[in-house]
Amino acid sequence: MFQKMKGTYDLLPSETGKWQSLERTIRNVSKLYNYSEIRTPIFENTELFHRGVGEDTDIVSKETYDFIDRGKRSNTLRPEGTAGVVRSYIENKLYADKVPVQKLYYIGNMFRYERPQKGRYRQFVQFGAEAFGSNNPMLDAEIISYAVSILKALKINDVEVHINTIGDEESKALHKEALINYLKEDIGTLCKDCQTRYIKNPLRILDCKVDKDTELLKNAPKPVDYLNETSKQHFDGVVKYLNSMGINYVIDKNLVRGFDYYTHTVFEVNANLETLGAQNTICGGGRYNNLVKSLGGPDVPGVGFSFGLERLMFALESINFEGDPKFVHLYLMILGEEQKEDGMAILNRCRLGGLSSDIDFLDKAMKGKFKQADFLNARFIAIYGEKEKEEEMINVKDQITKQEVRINKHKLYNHIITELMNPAQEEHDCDEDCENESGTCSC
RNA sequence: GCGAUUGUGGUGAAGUGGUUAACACAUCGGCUUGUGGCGCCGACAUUCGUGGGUUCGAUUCCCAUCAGUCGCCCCA
Repeated sequence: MFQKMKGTYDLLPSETGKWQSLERTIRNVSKLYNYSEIRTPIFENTELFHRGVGEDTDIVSKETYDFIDRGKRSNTLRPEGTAGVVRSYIENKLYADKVPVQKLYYIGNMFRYERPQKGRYRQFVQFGAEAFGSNNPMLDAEIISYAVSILKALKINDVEVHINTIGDEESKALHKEALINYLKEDIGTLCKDCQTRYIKNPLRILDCKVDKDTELLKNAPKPVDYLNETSKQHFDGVVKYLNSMGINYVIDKNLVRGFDYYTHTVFEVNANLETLGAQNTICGGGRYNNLVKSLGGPDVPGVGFSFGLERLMFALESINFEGDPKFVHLYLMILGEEQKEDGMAILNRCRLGGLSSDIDFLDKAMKGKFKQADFLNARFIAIYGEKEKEEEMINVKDQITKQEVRINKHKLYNHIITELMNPAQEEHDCDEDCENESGTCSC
């Protein structure tokens, strides 16, 4: 028997409703911020990610899915969304569009060859947004606000927004040099990973979880101390606009991000939910002013974020988020072979009229049919047998009121539509304290 | 890449070096061949992730492997 590949998962019908609901919320909020969807290929030229994300990042150096195609081209399954969107932005010359600030979002599968864990899969779904064409800190603030609004719309309230700035290229270089000098003597006292980072990506030492409490790191040079005037003003602007929008955040001077392309603002959103385990960062993003240029485009700034949707789903689970309820409007029960043709006609009529309808295909007995109707959460059950056929009638049972009526079979569709538009009072067990004051209750 | 832990029916799970692998829920059938959800009766794992080894004999012990889970790393 085959089984799914490690780190992948099947999204079964019982779960897809939740995902559809999640995606709909994302699209709705995106509309509010006026971001438009972009869909780019799931695989790109390998080189794009090496140049875009960074040669030395773990994601590119040891986590990509690479393959050579029959034309000897080197392809890579995208490990993140930004590089592909930037490539498309450049290739399609969106920078020359009538709308100078392009605001885009995507929802799609990403692939990373990692050790799977809860909220971490090899094929996973990211929702991300990118805004190109403005270096205005208003746009950084908008992006953060956008991310926060997504969570708000999903009613995930227990979140923390961490922000920081690492400055522009000049500031980044200054800080990096200072950091290297500062650590030169004592690098041996830090953890093994930090010693590797010292060579490959010194910045990351700042958010080391092992050594974070040591005096050495507490006093280490922070990016914020090496900002030039431009960088400082930019960050002040971001903070100012976040404040004006009433967005809560914490400035975390040690926050840095994994990808090389970030400049200025970086941020993360963490959710404090047990269901997430160690994977509690549900959103990460920041500004990347040099990425478009370094990938061969014009000198256009950008800023963006991305969410891990599996992690969002876990977060939603802990707040008992229910997706779209599953139901059918009508379950049709046909009794007797002779009635099936009429039955199929009735069924189709209802479907074409917009009623979600189903029927028994296994010739089950009444008991079985009722069970199926329950499983499918049918709102109405219609019964059509020999007697009904003779009289051109059909029985309709309202599954909420349990009332059954016998009507002309051609009126079934209209009957159900009418009933749906005038919902019957739901039956309930009443006692003396019944709060139903409308008098429609028969208790 | 590293460490820990788990793997028995559709589901949740007992269990033992030896042939009836508990129990519960679900499902199916019957009582009830046109009105169900209750009740009673009955059915439902030639098999214990996979492969190999030890053994007269392994689901049970050992090794390997695959997969899940948790942590580290990294990240969303």
